[in-house]
Amino acid sequence: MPKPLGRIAGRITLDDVAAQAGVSAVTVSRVLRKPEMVTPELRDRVRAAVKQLGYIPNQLASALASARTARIGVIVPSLTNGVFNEYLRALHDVFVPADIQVLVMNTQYMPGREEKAILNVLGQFPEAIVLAGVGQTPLAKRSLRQAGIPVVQTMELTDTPIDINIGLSQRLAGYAATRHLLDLGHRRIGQLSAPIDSRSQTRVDGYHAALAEFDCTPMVVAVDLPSKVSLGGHLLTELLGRWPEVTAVFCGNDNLALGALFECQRRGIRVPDDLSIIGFNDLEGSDCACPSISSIATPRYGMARLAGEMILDIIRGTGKRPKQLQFDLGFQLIVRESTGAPLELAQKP
Amino acid sequence: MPKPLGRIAGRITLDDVAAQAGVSAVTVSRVLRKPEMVTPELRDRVRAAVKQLGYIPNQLASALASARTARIGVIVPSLTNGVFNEYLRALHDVFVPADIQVLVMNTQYMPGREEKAILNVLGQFPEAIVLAGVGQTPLAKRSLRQAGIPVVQTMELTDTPIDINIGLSQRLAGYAATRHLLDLGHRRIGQLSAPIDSRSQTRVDGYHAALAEFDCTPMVVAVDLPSKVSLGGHLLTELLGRWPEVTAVFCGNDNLALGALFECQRRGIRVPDDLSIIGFNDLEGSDCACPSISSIATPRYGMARLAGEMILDIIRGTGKRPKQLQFDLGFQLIVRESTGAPLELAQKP
DNA sequence: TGTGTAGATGAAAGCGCTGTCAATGGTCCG
DNA sequence: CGGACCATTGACAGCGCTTTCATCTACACA
Repeated sequence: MPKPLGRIAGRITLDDVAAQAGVSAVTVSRVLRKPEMVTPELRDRVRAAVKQLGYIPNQLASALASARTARIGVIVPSLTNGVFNEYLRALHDVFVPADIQVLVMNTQYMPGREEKAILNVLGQFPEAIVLAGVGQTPLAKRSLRQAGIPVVQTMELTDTPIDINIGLSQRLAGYAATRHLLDLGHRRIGQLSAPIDSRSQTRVDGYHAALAEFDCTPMVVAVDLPSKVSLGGHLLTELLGRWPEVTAVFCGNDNLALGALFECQRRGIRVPDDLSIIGFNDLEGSDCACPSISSIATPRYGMARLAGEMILDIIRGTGKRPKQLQFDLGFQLIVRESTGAPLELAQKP
Repeated sequence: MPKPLGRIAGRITLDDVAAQAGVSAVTVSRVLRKPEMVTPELRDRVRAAVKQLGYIPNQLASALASARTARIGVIVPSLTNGVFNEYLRALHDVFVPADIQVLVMNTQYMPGREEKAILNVLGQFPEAIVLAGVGQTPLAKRSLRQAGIPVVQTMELTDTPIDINIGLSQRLAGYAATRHLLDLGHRRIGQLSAPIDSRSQTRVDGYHAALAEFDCTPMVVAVDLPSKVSLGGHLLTELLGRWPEVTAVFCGNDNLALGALFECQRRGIRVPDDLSIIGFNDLEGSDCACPSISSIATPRYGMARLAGEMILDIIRGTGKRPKQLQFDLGFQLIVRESTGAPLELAQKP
């Protein structure tokens, strides 16, 4: 008995169900996809057979035959980062009800891995693809264009989008955070960041721009690691070691800010009296920390949601491309308890 | 010109590459999969053609033809929860180097969604499947058994595993956390939980068991929501409202513990002097909070890693099943600053 | 009673790839 | 110099499904 090629032993197929129900394979297929086309009686017979045999449709074959995979690809640099939780949730909120599967690839912030991930996802023929960031490799960009599917670059803005671009100005956001501290009267402002992605670096550029306007000296401590709470403490320690005179600090991410806050508590540094802290992204928990942490709220849910809805419109609708292809969703400064005027100013009157 | 069935317009296929390189399609396929079988000269020609045309292999077709999808399915209840970050990282660490794709489905703790997710993943014919928890529906279990692939249930233990079972006793872990507080001398111990999954509930069972041994009254506040930092504050508020006399609290997850800690800081409750707090899972950040948070460390990386390695052995190896199918990976009590003897005891001498 | 029509069903082809096996050509050795 | 043998390469069928199109039935109407 020859091994039947690529067949998986014992796997129930459409034909098996058809035989069991005494109908043709096409009919079974129709019962599963367009039941209204089939007589109720046959429909019931087929459904009974499906149930009895425990039939599970082979999506691979289905996708191959129909050229519709009912799947979109999403590539994110991290799952750990609180940012991408809401981002992915938004995409799920849009696509799951539409019976479209969301295929998530995680590059873990490893450079070079994004290209691999993009090519890989493309090989699964998603009907659209959503990317975080705009810094894809030339090969990746070319492949994405060639795929002829909607491509959405999110999280930041670019002058040369591949297709659709939904984001915010990370530079302006970094500027706004710093400017908030400057406006409170701070002049010795530190910056902690884990610039493992380009967006983080762009925010630091905004910080520099704001400081330059006030002739202040930048005091940056950066390390190429994924940002996490514990890192915030280490970076603050480093900052205080090099520039003990700082009165405020802008953290590239809220978990760094939280770590910095803990470090202050440990050292008896009062926040915001002795040191103001502002974070970035307004992650879960920043609002209920003690003191609550000022931050820049970024529209990550909104960005992903808009991306999802535009994609759905394109692949479900008449196929027409939307008129507007680029969207700046902005950001919002959230002032909480962790930022205040520097003590020297407050004490003056 | 008739629309060519399920063909995607303009998509480069193996045949296109073959034509371009002046060889047959099989040869191209071989260059991509087993280059050593092809003459260097042809190999180069094919590779040039691949590059020039920007060819991306259709994994769907490949999987269908070869009956090997090089993919494993993973179903988790949450991506937000810090627990599953490390869990997924472990799986990636094992499978990415082996060129096996990890297909992640997120049920978002929605009951009923797991069954759907399992059937869905099964329709993509993964070579193995990894599940969080042991409480699958009968239909799901039947389908999993019928699929004839390795199935690993993780995170908890069961007497009736589907196949492989790698976990820890959530009950014992909950017991250990509570017992730690009892051993310190606490007798009025509260419990905060978000028992949205059964494991959380099982931990609460352990809490009850420990209290019973010391004839203490349970004081439980629970709410069916995904646990997050802000929830910890709300639950603690509720607990203190109902039982102001508590001297210690066991939180079902570290983010609840963190939220509770913040709430204490806000209210001027000293931790651990006035209130001891122990969390669960030993998530990132618990070690550097101020005070640092005692917790139960669960081997989520280890569980997933072992699951991955066993799967790899089975599908890559001789196909033999391992001898041992169930593993209890235990847990570890991590004592930090947030737990101490109750004040009334400490003041005695 | 014959014909037209709509709806339901099935037969056949093909999606893009891989496994098998046959064909080809070159090499080695007697 | 001929035959055996090995390494390459290609032809072909088929993976499980969907699409298209032909067929068939039942019913309404003239």
